[in-house]
Amino acid sequence: MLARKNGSMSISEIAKHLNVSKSTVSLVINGKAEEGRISKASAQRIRDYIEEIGYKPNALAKSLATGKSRTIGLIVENIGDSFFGPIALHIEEYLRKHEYQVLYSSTMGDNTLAAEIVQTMLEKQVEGIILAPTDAMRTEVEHMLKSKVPLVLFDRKIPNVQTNYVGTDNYEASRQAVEHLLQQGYERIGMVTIDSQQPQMQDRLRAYREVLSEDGREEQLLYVSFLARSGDPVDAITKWLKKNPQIDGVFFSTNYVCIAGLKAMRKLDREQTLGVITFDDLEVLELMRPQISCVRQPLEKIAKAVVQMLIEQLNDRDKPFNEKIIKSKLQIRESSL
Amino acid sequence: MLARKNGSMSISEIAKHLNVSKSTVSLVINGKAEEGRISKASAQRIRDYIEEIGYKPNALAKSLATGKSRTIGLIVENIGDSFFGPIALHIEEYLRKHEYQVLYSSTMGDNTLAAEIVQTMLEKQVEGIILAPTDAMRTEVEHMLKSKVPLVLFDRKIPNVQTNYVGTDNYEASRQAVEHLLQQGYERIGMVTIDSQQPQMQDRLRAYREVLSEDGREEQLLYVSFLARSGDPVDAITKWLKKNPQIDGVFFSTNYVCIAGLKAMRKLDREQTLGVITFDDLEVLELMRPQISCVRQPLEKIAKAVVQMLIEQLNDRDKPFNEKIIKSKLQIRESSL
DNA sequence: GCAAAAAGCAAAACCGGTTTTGCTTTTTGT
DNA sequence: ACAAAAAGCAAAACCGGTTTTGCTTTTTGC
Repeated sequence: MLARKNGSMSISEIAKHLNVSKSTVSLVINGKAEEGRISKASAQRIRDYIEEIGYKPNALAKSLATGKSRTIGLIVENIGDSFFGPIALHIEEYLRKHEYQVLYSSTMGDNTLAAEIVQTMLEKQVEGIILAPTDAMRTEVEHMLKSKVPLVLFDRKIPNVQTNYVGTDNYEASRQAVEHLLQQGYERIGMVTIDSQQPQMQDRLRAYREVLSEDGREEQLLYVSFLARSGDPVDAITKWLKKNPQIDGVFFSTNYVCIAGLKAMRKLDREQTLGVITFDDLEVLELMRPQISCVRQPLEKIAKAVVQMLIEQLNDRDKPFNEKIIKSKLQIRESSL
Repeated sequence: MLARKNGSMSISEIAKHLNVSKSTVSLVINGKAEEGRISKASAQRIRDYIEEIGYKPNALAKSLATGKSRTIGLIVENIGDSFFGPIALHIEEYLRKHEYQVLYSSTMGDNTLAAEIVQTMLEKQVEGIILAPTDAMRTEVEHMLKSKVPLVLFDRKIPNVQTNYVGTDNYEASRQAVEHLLQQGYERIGMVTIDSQQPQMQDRLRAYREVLSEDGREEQLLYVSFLARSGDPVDAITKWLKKNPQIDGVFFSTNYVCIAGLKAMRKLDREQTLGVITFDDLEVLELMRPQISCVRQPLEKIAKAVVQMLIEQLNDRDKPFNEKIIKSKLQIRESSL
């Protein structure tokens, strides 16, 4: 009775030890003793022995046989991020209720890497993929759609590709954000965003532009490097604020841009004089003086919707694609003097 | 030539199509055509066909056959946390260099859940586990040690159990932190920590106590609920600060306690009058006025050490256990007036 | 009391790979 | 020209499970 590397025995070894066949053991283990017409006595004997040796099934073998890996792939931009981290936590928690585990990866915005990750996950037979795509993943996504891999995109989608998708009302929420700044009396509002084609960023940008143009105001835009390789965004924003002293309010397009912006403002000692609003909530916003308002995405709701949509697709591969927009809330904090 | 669910073909199907045997195809795929003595011609024909149909191996079958899953389990307290999130990111990046993917889970401090997670990961045949244990995982850890699963603990260890471990110099760094507050002229320093037996927290606490006692000072301690279920830590800290108005400086034991503390201070309008230092760095610390100093753990170095230790163990199962302490740095920021 | 039905299980086929073995055929050496 | 060696590959065994099939033996019905 040789033990395997992991210390446990295989079903065949158990069978041999008890002088029964593999199938009998397997049926008992899976609670199919009844329908397999295994006698109470044999079943109990097998159960006892399994208990005694602490048998642990090899999930790889099981998955290979059943075609179910009980694993979902989660691909985000950066698991260490204050948006994706909590989302990942909640996705994991909801998936656990359905007895799935999560194989995760961060793309850091790298398209080549993202494609590789998808590839490896599919080879590992994940049953579905949850993906915040980088901006050039059309091919991979289309490929997955064609092979009917259950897939849910979130946060951003692929333009002109029909998929399951969960996101927020980027355009509307951003409009409200910019309008709020205007209502607060700020006159010359700038926006800092990233130099990426991600559609959700484009929507936020468009909202800013349209609000300003409808009000007959001039826009003042700064793009900072998304991949954070070329140059320091704090520097870039600092220079921009210096060069445009007329700006009295700023709309940041996302969490890490906002952090960079706040650092720049601190360097220039302008925390009190600039009106700020940002997409995505951050702990720091509540702690600043003055506090900073934001567009707050309901992370848990998003995670819940993502998982629900994936589970539905898993239950019915031919279910038509679904899009769910979870509204963000304008979190208004103490107005800056 | 029936396609499988995932759209790809199996090796047997390829073999059948080309009138060769499975083994031949397998050898060619794995670049073992030479040593398998497959003729150039056959090899090329197989390669061409594989290319043509875009063959994708089933990693489950491969892992079952080879005993290598190329997957590592990562178990942390909370992937959405500002400590564990970035650590997870870096761990993932380093593991990728060794062609491993990560199966992750957050325990949220729940021992039962943590044990289940370990169990499932082992069944899925992860090749190793990286674990920030909850405070009652002795059994699971000992079990893994006995069955020689490559294992690295980090952030906290299990008292009196010899394992691989990567952590920081909690005691020394905390001493420096408290001493720094004293040097800054704060007289009555309190500490807020969590009601958990985690050894790293105990070390931080002990450091605080010893520094104060050596200086003949009285300690002022507040334990907030770790599981964040019973009551709001912000309230608890607020009350504590009110009840102990003599406190002029506070040492927070970890990131989320600090956030709660800062919120309490803000409520009481005491950001200017309390000296604060905390374990773990946070974006917000740099942005506050006054800025807040902290003990900064080198997250990337920790991640690197963790992965390196795991890889070493994977390469030699009988390697003696190793402990690596990565020193934290006291990040001193602009002193509060 | 005897055929048909049900019980109880062993055996085999399968999932999709890897690796070892061993059978032809061709090449080499003398 | 003939044996030994090498080339080229098919076949089989294996990894650890699940599930279907089918062979005994016992039970039931009449």
